[in-house]
Amino acid sequence: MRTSESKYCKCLYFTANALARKTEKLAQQSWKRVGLAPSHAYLLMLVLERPGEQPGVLAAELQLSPSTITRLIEKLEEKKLLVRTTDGKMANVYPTPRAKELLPDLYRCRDEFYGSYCDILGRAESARLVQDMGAVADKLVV
Amino acid sequence: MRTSESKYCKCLYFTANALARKTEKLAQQSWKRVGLAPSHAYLLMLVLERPGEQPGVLAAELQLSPSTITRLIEKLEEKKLLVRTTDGKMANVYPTPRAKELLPDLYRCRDEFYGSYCDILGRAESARLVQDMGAVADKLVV
DNA sequence: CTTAATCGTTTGTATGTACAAATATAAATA
DNA sequence: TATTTATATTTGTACATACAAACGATTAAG
Repeated sequence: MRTSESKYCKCLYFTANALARKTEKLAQQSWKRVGLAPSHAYLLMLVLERPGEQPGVLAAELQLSPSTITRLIEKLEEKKLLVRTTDGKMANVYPTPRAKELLPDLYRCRDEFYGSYCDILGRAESARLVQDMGAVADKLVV
Repeated sequence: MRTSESKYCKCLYFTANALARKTEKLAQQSWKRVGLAPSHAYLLMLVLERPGEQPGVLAAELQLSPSTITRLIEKLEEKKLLVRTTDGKMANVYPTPRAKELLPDLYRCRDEFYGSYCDILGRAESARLVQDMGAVADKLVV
């Protein structure tokens, strides 16, 4: 169903959520090839780029809550892609060799995802929208 | 944390999700007063406006999957705000008297929510963004 | 008619996410 | 140094949502 068919398309609540769900689905398709959900893949790429970072820092970077990061790390540990070391109250997260091997594939998926929405929306158009949404999200701090 | 502090703010996946989460939170605050989650409240208002509608129709209108609508209805039945009648393979959803009494409060919450984001973003600005996002969501059908 | 395809709904299970409370540790203060 | 306070992380629980399969009833085909 097209968004515009609904009376509720005028409401930020509906529109923001609907767009997020569709984006999520598009991203899931791009990352299906490496068997990872988008959020897992982005966390993994971040850890590969900055090995040893703390969960709290990862949470801030990905704009997710610390508890969500804990949950994502758990899953990636199960898949032998990440390990955690604990030192005092701090934890550090490192990629495994298996994760390092996966990195080129991860980048390919990311490029494919960027490409897929740029193909649909146009490169400039999507950059503009992303910027607008980001600005609004900043203002909307609750 | 501001969205723009993150490297990932350039990605549609992150931005769309972050905006949706912040919008969700803002909406939750507005509807806290009636003790309903935003999605429950919107479904309830829809059923109050169109009593007897079928779950599938409600799903299409709210851009949610039929199974999600089933789950929302269950919760609202627990709260004695909705009832379902089954006729063959079809079901019909009706508001209870209790729900009808709640309607003015629901509208107040909705107005408060609209007001809260219009205050932050400006009325014209938010209308424009909502329209842009809706258009993109339409194009992004997966 | 009787069997097969179809349609609307619900159920089982899973993903993504967060809040509040619990833990554990480190820092600050008395 | 002992005690309070603050900080980082994890755990329990819950919300929001969807997919795939099951179910039940209708419609279509043979």
